[in-house]
Amino acid sequence: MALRAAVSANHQVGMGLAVKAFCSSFSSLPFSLPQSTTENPPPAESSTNLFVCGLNKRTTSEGLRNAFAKYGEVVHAKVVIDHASKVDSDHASKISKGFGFVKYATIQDAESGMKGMDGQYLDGWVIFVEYARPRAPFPQ
DNA sequence: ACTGAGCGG
Repeated sequence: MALRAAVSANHQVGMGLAVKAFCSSFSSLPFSLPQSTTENPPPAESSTNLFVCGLNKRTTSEGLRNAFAKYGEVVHAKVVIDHASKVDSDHASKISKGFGFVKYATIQDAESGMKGMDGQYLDGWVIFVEYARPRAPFPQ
């Protein structure tokens, strides 16, 4: 019974694409998506709302807007803050969760800013920009 | 406290 089954469990470098969830490096997938069944490729509903993730914990909304205002007019930029951080006193009681949202004036600006800031560095951390989900209290 | 995934009010 000298059968070598499972020669190598996992000998991959794992340095390529770690597609676990969002915040993927580039949207360019080396694999062909079997989405040829129906001709309806909705990669991401183009919206003025942009979801930015990978931000630094010290990055603030102004930093986001300042970084995204170079690619278009940012109507509103907001970084999600965690309310769990509460220090006795002093400031720095609230830090960002690491992601935020950027609202552009038009779709073209949003797309430009997304493709412009996607994969770039911000405060020493690589940020990723995607279209935010249609999460509006008022459905248009 | 902070760890790093994830879509806010």
